[in-house]
Amino acid sequence: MTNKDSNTEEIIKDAARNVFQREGFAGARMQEIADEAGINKMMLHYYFRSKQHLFDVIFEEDYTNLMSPLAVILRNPELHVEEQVIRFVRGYHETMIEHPRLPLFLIHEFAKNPHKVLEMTQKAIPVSKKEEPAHPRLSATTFMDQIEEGKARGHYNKDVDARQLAVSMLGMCTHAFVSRISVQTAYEMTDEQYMKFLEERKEHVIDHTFRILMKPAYFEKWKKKNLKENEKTST
Amino acid sequence: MTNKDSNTEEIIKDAARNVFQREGFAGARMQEIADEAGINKMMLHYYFRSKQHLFDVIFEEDYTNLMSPLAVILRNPELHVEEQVIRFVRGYHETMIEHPRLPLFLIHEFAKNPHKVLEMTQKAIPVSKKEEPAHPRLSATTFMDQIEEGKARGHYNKDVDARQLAVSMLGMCTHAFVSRISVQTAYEMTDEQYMKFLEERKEHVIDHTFRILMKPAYFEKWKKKNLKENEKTST
DNA sequence: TTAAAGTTCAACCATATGGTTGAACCAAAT
DNA sequence: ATTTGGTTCAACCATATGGTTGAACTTTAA
Repeated sequence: MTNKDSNTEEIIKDAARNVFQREGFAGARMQEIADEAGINKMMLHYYFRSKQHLFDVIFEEDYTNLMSPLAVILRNPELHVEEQVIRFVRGYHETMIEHPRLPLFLIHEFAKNPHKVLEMTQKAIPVSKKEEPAHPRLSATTFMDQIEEGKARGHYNKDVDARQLAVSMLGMCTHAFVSRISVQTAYEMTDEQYMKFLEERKEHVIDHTFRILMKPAYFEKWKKKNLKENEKTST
Repeated sequence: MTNKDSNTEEIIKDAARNVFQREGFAGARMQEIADEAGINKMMLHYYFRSKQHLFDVIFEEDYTNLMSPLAVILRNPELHVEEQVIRFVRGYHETMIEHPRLPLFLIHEFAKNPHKVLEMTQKAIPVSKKEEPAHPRLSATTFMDQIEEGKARGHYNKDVDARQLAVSMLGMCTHAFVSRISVQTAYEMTDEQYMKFLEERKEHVIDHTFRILMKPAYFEKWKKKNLKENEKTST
């Protein structure tokens, strides 16, 4: 066991992650991964049988470690929608600032191989024992339900559609990462400026989501009440 | 000129468009395109020299015909922001409902090859003679400027950031297409239901954008004033 | 009618690429 | 010191893939 301690396996995974995220599965070359890892190509097969298997391991790992915790937030019945939104959006941005290529990578591979990925993501999402979903689910019935409740209470806009709102929120989160180059180019930003933009964006997206969701009066009231607490909660 | 009339060239482009949009450049196979076009692989090279060239032709064509007109809306100084938003969002949805894979395709290839694509898109965007941009631009200085003006007039939310808003609007538009499978699966929708969802989404995104942008009072006033007209303008 | 030009194809080529082989290397156990 | 078993590599293999050849076919024009 020469190198179990100085883990080649992890070195390979890191290199593969980079290459796959940059090039996509089809565009990635085993040789490129080996080069990036600074090892012989054969090692890739020694540790991970095939390109497909290596990809699967990484995809599942990324999904499980990074996306699935975010999905869980939106299914947590302990949390109020408002808290769900705050945690999700902040969590999303914090995670993706660390892994900026992940959103496009996941979306692209998902689109190319829905069946396989769906299957994989089922394993990743912990399902609380009580709820036994008849069909595979990616997100958020709780989220939906609570919004209806808030509408009934008169806090939220009556004409807001929970599903449309959820897609809007997701879209606001993903776009700044997925279309980074277009945006950064259009605004003529440096990398540092773009990082700052993303950092700030977190709170903007929360604000945007709430403006869509809440009645103006309730939003103002909510802001006053939560301003200090949220300062603490953040960072 | 056997077939200049029964245009092989167009048949190839259609097939190539499908395959490229489905598989991406790296994942696309020339043989697959030939099969989908029902012709010999050699024809692809006869009409379009190489894979790369065929790809470029299609990418540029799609960008020029479909995306660029939308970008132009946001740079049109004749139009008020509100009108820009309405036309852009409606236009975007109408175009992408016809070409649902286009957003992800463009974004993905853009991300993989920024330099080349940027260069290409420069040609596609007609620049009015007056403005001579020192740097390449994808979008919308007019849009930005007008929002500042609306804030000054007290119609728009003072704390709205024009760039953040623009990214949010774009994100709300793209996400329903880019992440179609996730969304459709999560909501357990049939294809028909999803089409209906997209059709409805158009107006929701406009509504969401305006809720972010406008002060509530102005939004209400605006809605009353524009309700009938917009009914006409739409469809 | 015939020659020139444009179009189509089956077969072929060179290279790139995922994957394998067999030997060398190294660390620990005997 | 020697064996054992995991680890690493250079060279190799089979196939897939982008691209080409040369001949056949079809249309146009003289």
